[in-house]
Amino acid sequence: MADELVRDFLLGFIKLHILYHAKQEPVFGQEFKNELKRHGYDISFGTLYPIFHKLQRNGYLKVEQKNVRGKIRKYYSITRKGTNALERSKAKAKELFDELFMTE
Amino acid sequence: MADELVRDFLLGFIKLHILYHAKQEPVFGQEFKNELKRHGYDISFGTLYPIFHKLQRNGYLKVEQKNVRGKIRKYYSITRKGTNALERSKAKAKELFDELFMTE
DNA sequence: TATGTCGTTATCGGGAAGCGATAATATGAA
DNA sequence: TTCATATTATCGCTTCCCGATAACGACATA
Repeated sequence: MADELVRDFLLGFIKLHILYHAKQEPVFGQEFKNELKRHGYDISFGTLYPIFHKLQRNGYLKVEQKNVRGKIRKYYSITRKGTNALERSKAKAKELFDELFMTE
Repeated sequence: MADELVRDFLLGFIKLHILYHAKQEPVFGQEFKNELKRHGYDISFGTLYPIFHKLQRNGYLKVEQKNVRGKIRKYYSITRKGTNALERSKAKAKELFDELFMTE
C-alpha cells in the first residue's frame, strides 16, 4: 500500500547508501543486508548482489576477498571514482529532497 | 556515469514528489514534465504516464478532465488515501535519508 | 580421502518497470 | 474540411526486481 512508496524510495536510494557505507569501511553483502533489516528494510540477495556487481563493474567499488573463519567474504570498498560520484550525487539528492519536499 | 545515481534517486522519489505536488494543487502530465526539466531532470512520458495511471488506479490520485484552450488536460489531485500515504511515507523517507546518509 | 556443514555469494526465470518512438485524441483555426 | 497543436496513450525492447535455488570454499570429522 503506502509502503510501496517507501520501498521505491529505498531502492532508488540504495546505491548511494551502499557507496556511503563503503566509504566508511569495507562492506560485504550479508552484513549489509542484515543492517538494512535491522532498520526494517528487507532486500533480497537477488536484488542486492547484482547491484554490488554493477557498482564494481562501473568502477565505483573495488572488491577484496577475505577468508573469515573458513568462509569467504567479498569486502567492497569505495574507489576514487566512487567517492567523486557519491559526493556529487549526494549534493544533488539532498537538493532534490529538500527543494521538492521539505518546503512546507 | 554519476548521474545514473541521481536518476535512480529521482525515480525512486518521483511518486512521493508527484503526490506532494498534487497535494498543493492539481497537476497534469505535461506541466509536471516541464517543471522537472526546468530543474534539470528529464523523464519521458513513457515513464511518467504509467506512473500517474498507477497512482490513480491505487486510489492515491483522482483525475478531472478540463478543456483548456481547445486542449484536453487531465488534472490529478490527491485523495485522502493519497494524503495519508504521503505523510507516512514522507516521514519514513526522511528518516532513511537522514539516518543513513547525512550522519557525518 | 571423503563427506558434511555452514556462511556466503551467484544465478535463473518470470513478471514488472523504464523509456524512446510513435500513434491517437480533441479542439480551435484557417 | 483540413490543419496544426497541446496533450495523453501505448508498443516493444531492454533492464531491473526478487524469491527460489544452486554453487562455492574452507574447515571439521573420521
